[in-house]
Amino acid sequence: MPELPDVEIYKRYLESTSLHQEIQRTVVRDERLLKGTSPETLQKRAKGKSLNATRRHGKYLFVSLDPSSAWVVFHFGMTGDLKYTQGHSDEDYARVIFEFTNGHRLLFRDSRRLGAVIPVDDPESFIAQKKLGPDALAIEKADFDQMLSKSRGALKPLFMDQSAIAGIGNLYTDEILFQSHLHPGIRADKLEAEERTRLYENMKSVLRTAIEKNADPKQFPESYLIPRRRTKLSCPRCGTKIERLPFEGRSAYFCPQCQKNQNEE
DNA sequence: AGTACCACCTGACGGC
DNA sequence: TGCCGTCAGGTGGTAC
Repeated sequence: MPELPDVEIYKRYLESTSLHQEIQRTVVRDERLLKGTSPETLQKRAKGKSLNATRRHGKYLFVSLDPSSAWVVFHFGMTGDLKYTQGHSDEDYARVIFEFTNGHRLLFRDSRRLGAVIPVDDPESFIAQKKLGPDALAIEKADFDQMLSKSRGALKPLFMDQSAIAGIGNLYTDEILFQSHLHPGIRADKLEAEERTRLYENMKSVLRTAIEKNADPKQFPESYLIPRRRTKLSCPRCGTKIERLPFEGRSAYFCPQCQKNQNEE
């Protein structure tokens, strides 16, 4: 769910359902998701306003509250999503709710409660405060090259570092490296120009393709790793068994045949 | 700077 | 059936 493509899908969902409707009130069922801000602050900023402009940076979704200069930012953690409903259906795990005067409601649902809904002054200062890097779909080639050449670490943790590049997580890092035929443990600053170009282009095309396919792995191309991203399953390209390699408490899944580690030997 | 681990949370799954 | 460990797409903090 909540890496860049998923968040982009949520953004479009919110745009197609929840804009330009007067907010009657907000309901906070779990204050922990407000990250230190108060339910009263959210209520005060949202009541009588409507959701208007949206903006995504990496895995964060910003929505403006008009008429005012305030925004609210959504982060989806591991299990967050949005649901626009009428009545009281689909309420499981609804943690923060925007109720509109037309009787509809926008639910922020999150079973694991690792997400966040935070009133903020503006996206720019939030992005700066979180030290987020450039958005993965917006970053230009020269900045991408510089990011790689500055890093003495492995590709896998670098792509997951939101201060280096924002929006890519565990799942899509693996897909991008697989499509690029690059091992997750290769040192970023050791890539050749041709490999950097391949990586950049695959990053963009994987993210765009995922968005086009509604971030739904069942609709991904046959050549994609994500639908078979488990040990005991095999590489869609060569049939070799997929392997798992731990990085800082997370798992990289990759094909040992298609993604050789050039650092070694 | 890079890496390793824990914490925050809940749910699904496999083995016994 | 229950219990237990492990794993899961997130970030943040600490320690080396």
